[in-house]
Amino acid sequence: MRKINPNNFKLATRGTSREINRQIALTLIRTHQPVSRAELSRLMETNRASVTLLINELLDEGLVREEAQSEPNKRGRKPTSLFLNSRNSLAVAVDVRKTRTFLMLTDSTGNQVGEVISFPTKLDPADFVQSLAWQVRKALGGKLDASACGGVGVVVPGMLDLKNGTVVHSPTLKWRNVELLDLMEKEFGDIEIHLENSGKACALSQIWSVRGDGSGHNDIVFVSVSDGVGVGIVVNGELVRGRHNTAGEFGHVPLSIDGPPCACGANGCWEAYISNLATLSRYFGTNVASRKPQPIEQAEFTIEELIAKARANDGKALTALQSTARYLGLGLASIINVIDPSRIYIGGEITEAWDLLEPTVRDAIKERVLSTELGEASIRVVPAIEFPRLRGAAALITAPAFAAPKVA
Amino acid sequence: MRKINPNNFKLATRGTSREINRQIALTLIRTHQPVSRAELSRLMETNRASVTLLINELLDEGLVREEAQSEPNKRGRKPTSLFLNSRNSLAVAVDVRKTRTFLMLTDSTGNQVGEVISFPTKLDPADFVQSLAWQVRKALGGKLDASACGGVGVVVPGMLDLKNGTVVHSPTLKWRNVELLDLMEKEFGDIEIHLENSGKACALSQIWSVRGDGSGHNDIVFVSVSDGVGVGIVVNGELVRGRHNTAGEFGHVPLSIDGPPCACGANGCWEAYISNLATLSRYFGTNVASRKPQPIEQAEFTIEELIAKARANDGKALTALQSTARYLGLGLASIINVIDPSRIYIGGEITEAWDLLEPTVRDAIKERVLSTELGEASIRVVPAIEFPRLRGAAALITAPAFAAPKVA
DNA sequence: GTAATTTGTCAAAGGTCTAAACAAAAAATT
DNA sequence: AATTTTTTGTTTAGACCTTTGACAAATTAC
Repeated sequence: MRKINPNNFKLATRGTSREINRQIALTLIRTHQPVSRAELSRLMETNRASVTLLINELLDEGLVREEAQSEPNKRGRKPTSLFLNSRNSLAVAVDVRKTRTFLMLTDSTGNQVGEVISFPTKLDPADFVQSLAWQVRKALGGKLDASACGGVGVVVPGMLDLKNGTVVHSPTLKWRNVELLDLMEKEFGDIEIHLENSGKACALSQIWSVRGDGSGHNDIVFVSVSDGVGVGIVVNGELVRGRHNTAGEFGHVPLSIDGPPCACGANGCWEAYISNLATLSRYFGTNVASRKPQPIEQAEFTIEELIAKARANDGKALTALQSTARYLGLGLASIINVIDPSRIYIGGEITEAWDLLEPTVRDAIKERVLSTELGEASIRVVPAIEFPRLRGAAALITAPAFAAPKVA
Repeated sequence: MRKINPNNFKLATRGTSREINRQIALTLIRTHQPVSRAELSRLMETNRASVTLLINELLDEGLVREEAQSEPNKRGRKPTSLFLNSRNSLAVAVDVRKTRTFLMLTDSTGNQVGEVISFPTKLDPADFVQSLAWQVRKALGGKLDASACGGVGVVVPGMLDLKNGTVVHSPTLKWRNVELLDLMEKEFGDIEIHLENSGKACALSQIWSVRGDGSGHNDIVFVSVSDGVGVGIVVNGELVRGRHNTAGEFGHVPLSIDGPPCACGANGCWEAYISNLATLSRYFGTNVASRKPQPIEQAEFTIEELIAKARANDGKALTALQSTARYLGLGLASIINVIDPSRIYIGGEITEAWDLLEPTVRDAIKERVLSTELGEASIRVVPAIEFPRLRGAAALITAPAFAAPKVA
C-alpha cells in the first residue's frame, strides 16, 4: 500500500501501459537471456501477440538483438532467441578514493569492457577533473564526446547534493562544497555525468547485478568497511536517499555513546569500532601497550598485513580482528532490527579474512537481534576483485534503461 | 530509479492507466475537497474531458459526491464541487494495549464517528477475541456483518506475521504465536480483518492523515514512547516492512552496548533509556537513593505524575525527564542519520512535557547528527488525544481505496 | 442585451492491450 | 512420404483509455 504524493505524482497517459510492460520485458530479457518471445509471454503471463509487438519495437530501437539459434525444442517450431543488444555507447565508471582513482568501461548492458585502470587522485578539485578527463579520453581511445560514451558515473566518498551536483562534504578527500558536476560538465562536453555516494553505489551494484542470485533481492543493505564505513540501503528496489540524500549512515550510529572518538566528531560510532583504522589502532594499542604511537611504522602498516599476521597466528592480530568481528556483528544486528533486509552485503579489505571473522560476527548478531529467525540473515561477502563501487558507478549509467517508470 | 523485481512484477493491462489516474484523482479530491472538475484538471495537468469521464465513473461507484454550490467564481459558469462520499460502510479501529483495548469507528473516508470507547484487555486470546466481538457488535448497533462494517483494523504491540495472520511475539500481551486472524475470522464472519503492529500503524496514521500539513511528507518516522518504544518508518510513501515484517525496531538499537538491561534481553537499547519505565526507574533510582525499591509505590506512580511533579519544580523529576530527553535526542540523531526523513513524529505520554524536553532533545540531536542541516529536522509531537494508533488502525481499512495501484 | 469567461460534455482520433484466427516450422505418427 | 501434432510468431479485429478540439451551458462584465 503506497500513498500517492499529492504534490509529486505522475499521471498515466496513453503510452504508460506500454512503457511499463516494455521495462518489464527488458528486465526479464536481462535476467533470462537468451529467451524467446513465446517464453517471455509465459513469464509475463500474457499472450504472444503483445510480446511480439513489444519486442519488435525494442528491436527497432536497437535495445534487443535476435539470434537465430538456441537449444532446439522437444517438438514444434524453433524459437528465436532474444538478447540484450549492447549498443555502441560505452559507460564510464569512476571510483574516486583517497589516494587513487579507479576507472572501468562497460557496455550499455553493464558488462565490463577491458581492464580496470587507476591513477593517483589529485586532491585539488580542478586538477582532479582535468586529470580524470585526460584518463577517460585515453580509455575511450582519444574521443571525449557523447558519440563514444553514453555517460560517466562518478562515485565519491562523502555527502552529495545531487540537485546541484556538488560534493557537500567529503572528509576522505577533504572536499567541501565542491561543484563537481559543473567542473565535469565543462571538461566532458555533451557527455552525461552522474554522481553518487560510494556507499549507495555499492548497494546499487548488487541490486542491478545480473550475475549471481541477487536478482530476487529487492531489500538489501550494503556495508562497506574501509577507512570509514559506508552503507547503502535499498528498500522496495529503490535506494533510500532521504530528504538531504544523506540516508544510510549506519556507520555513525553509536555502539556506545561514550565510546572512542570518531572522525565525525561524535563518540562511539560503529565506524570508530570497525573501520580499518580502528582495527589497526586496536592492534597497536594492545601491541605496543603504553608506548606512544609510532606514526611512521603505523602509517606503513596496512589492514592486509594485519590479516596476514593473523593468518600466521599472531595472537595480537587475531584478537584485534576478532574484536572487529564482534563489533561488526553488533552493528549488523541493528541493521537487521531496523531494516530487516533479505540480504546484507559486506565489502572492504576485511572481507578477505571472512573465514576467520564469520563465526564471531554471527554470534554477535544473535546477541542483539530480536528473534532467532532474524539471526540467520543472509550475508554475502563481496570481494574487492568484484569492484562493487565501480559496478555501482556503471549502474548509474546503464540501469536507468531497465528501471520501472515513475508512475502515480 | 526503482528496480523491477523479476520474480514479482505486475503487468500493465488496458485498464491500468485508468486505474492510476483514478487513484490520483481520488487522492487530490481527498486533499483538496471541495474541488471542481475544472480545478482537478488543472491540478492534474490534463484536460477537462478526461476528468469528467473519470469523475462520472467515481460518481457511479459512489466514491465521490457532487454538491451544487461552492464559493462563486469571479466570472463564468459556477463550478460544481466534488467531495469524497462516505458510503454507509464503517471502519472499526481497534488498539490493543496492555490493560485496556480502545475502539473507534470511522466512516469510509477516515473521519471519526462517535466517541472512542475502551474496555479491559483480556489476556487470553480466545477470551479477548470474544469480548472484542461483543464490543464491536455493540458499537455497530447490534449487527456484526459486512453490511454494517467495511472492515476491522486491529493494532497490536508486537511482532506480526501478516501472511499467516499471527502474533509471533508480543511481550506486552505475553502472546506467542497467537493465530489472531483465524480466531477473529471465526467471530467476525464475512468482515475483513486487517492486523498491524502498533508502531507501524502510528506511522500510517500520519501518512494518511488529511488534516494538518502532513500530506506532502512521504518519508517519515513515527517514534512512540510508552512502556516500550515503537517505531514505524515510511519511505517513498510506503511502510518499510522488511523480509519478516519486523523492520523499524529502532527501539532496540543500542545507545551503549553495555548499558542497562532491556526487556528484549540485550543491553543498552534505546528503549532501556527512554521508555516510561526507564524514566520512572531513573526517578526512583535517584530519589530513594540506596533504599531498596518500593514496589507498591512505584507500581502506582505513573509517568504523568512524574511530569506533574516536574512541572511543580521537583528537581529529581526534572532531571529524570531531562535525562530521558537527552537520550531521546541521541537516538533520534541515529534515525536522522540512517533515514533522513522529512519529518519525525513523536507520540506517547511523554509528549505532554514536550515544552520541557524539546531544548534538550534538540541539543542531543545536534550532538550526533552528521551535518548542521540535519540537526534542524522537522519534529512534530502527536498528543494522545489524536489517538494515532487508532487512526492507523482505521487507515488499514480506509486507505487502500486511495493507495497507488501496484504497477511494474 | 451582448460579449467574455469559465465549466462541463461529446465525439472523433490515436495508442495499447486482448482474444482468436492464421501462417510457419519442426518433430512425431501413420 | 504424407499427415498430424505441437510450438512459435504474426495478423486482424475489438475493447478500453487518453487526447484533442469543438460545443453547449451558465455566469459575470460591459
